[in-house]
Amino acid sequence: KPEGKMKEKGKKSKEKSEEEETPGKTRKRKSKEEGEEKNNKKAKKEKKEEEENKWKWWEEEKKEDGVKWTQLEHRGPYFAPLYEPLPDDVQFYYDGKPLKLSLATEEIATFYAKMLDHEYTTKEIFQNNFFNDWRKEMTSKEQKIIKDLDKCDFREIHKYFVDKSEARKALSKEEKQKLKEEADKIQEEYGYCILDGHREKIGNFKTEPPGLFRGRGDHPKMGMLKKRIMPEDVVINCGKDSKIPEPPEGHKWKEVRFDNTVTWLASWTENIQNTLKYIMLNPSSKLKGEKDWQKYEVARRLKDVVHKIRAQYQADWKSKEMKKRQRAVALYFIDKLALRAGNEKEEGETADTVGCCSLRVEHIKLHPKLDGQEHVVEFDFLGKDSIRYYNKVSVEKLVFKNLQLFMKNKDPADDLFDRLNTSILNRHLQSLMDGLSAKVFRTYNASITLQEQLKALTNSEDNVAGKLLSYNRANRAVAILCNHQRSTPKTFEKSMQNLQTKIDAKKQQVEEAQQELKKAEDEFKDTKDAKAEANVEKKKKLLKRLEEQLAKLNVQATDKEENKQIALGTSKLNYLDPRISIAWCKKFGVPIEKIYNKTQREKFAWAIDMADEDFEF
DNA sequence: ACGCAGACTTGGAACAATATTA
DNA sequence: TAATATTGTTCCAAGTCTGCGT
Repeated sequence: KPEGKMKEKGKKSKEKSEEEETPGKTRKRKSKEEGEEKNNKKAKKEKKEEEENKWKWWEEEKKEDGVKWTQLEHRGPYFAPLYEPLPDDVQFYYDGKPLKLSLATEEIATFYAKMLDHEYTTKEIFQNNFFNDWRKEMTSKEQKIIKDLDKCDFREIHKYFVDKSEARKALSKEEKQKLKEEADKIQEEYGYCILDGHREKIGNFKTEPPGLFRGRGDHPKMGMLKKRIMPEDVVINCGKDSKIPEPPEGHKWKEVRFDNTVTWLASWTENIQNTLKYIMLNPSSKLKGEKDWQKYEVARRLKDVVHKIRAQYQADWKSKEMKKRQRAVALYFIDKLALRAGNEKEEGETADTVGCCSLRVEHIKLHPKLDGQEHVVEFDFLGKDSIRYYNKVSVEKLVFKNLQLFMKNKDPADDLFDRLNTSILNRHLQSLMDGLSAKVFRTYNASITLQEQLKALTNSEDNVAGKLLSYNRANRAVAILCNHQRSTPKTFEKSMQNLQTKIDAKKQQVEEAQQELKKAEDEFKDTKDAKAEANVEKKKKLLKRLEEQLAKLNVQATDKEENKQIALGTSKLNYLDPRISIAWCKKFGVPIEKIYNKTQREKFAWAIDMADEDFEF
């Protein structure tokens, strides 16, 4: 059944993409209105067609447990382009003298050269790791010469790449267009697969190019050489009766398997941490969407039992068993502060970061009294991606007493919860509710916070801009809860200033308009003639418009300032049940495009289709 | 219970495309 | 129209969590 259906659809979508090219080009040549009208009609038609084309997997029945697909066909990964040697006039210098490097050595040199003005290259660990790995790939002759990184001069190579990227930016429109077409062709060929009769977009269809590993935070492996992925490293996963992808000319796959209990299309082992990397589908795909939906359904089930769970962990604060007490306090942190679970990590292999269960004594300070509050716990640790978590929280007396107990006779570097780890915690959670694990609390608390904040902040009298500010504020509350931070944008100060200038100018305009209105009113009082009356109306309208514009600018400024160091994206994409947002949009007449861009709408297509304005998380 | 591999989600930064401003 | 700011996309690292073997 899927076969025939699929073919038809494939054809349709191809037609569509060809059509898309033309209207844009022809528009300029035609008279504006005529062209646009035609364009509009066509766009509408296309939209409708696309609608029909979309796979509404959420209306279908679910597969049996564990089986993820019955048909899977794809082209395999698209491999990173091979190394292109430097032109002869671009040289590497050792100890002030030019030195021609072997191809492999040169390639690795370019990795370092490209990063020259990055802070990474100033770090000793980075330099050492790089130099060690580089030397390993050198010929024995090179090894004898190149013994000191400080004597290596990559500046000419660096300049070559800077110039190259400048040149690429300066390319003419036509050349850029050509480049884009080539990229699109690759995307068309390798960027999609057929899954159960439907053409689905792949998330990452390219293998990662070789380069220098950039860990985050204080990573012991930063600067190490990330090797080129070859077909011989790659395991292909596809359907038994589908066409097996061809390896590149002269190469073989490491393995081809037909495992329909997993969702990946290809995998390889990465040489830095010796872990697997996968090629998987785009978030808009059924496989990802269904899982996402399910995630929110689990979180909604938690809503029904969370009161019971809270009551229980509070009771457990008094348990005779130390293990239970630790579990109860940790769970309290996870619930109240939205901390991550905190798996153990292998020491020396990664940056030293922690989550709840892996907190150490040195990460918290206890203050019996602080700033007028009692029982304050001061958290200060590096979490995922070495993002700092800093928070002062007033906690229940029992929690405070327990923490004192857990810390007694311990060194700063000792585990706070020495009788607990994530698997103990998760096993317990699983026993409380099917499918419950630590991360569900983050999802649940994020989503419920959004719903509550939207309820509290939205004013139906507001215009769309005002409502959007409320939305952003609700979103922000969640991002703060989850500690989603970003570095202040480089242009922040400047763009804030620009905005202020605009606001001042607008204020001026408003004042002027007020005066003019006054004048017009006075004139009308004197003359009482119709023309003057009309003029009053006109001035009133102008004033109103200007005031609205001013209000909008002020809203923008507030939003910007409040958002300075907060990253909203992650919560929006991963923690907030999209149905909450969609229901809100429908309820308050805010177009969905205002809160979700195209990619986001594709990811949340299931939610957009199924949520109505009364959806309750 | 424990360690480990595997599979999958979550995360900020870098880069590219687009919109806005000068 | 070029320069700049903003928004969207890609990249790939870094988490979580389950299941399996011992």
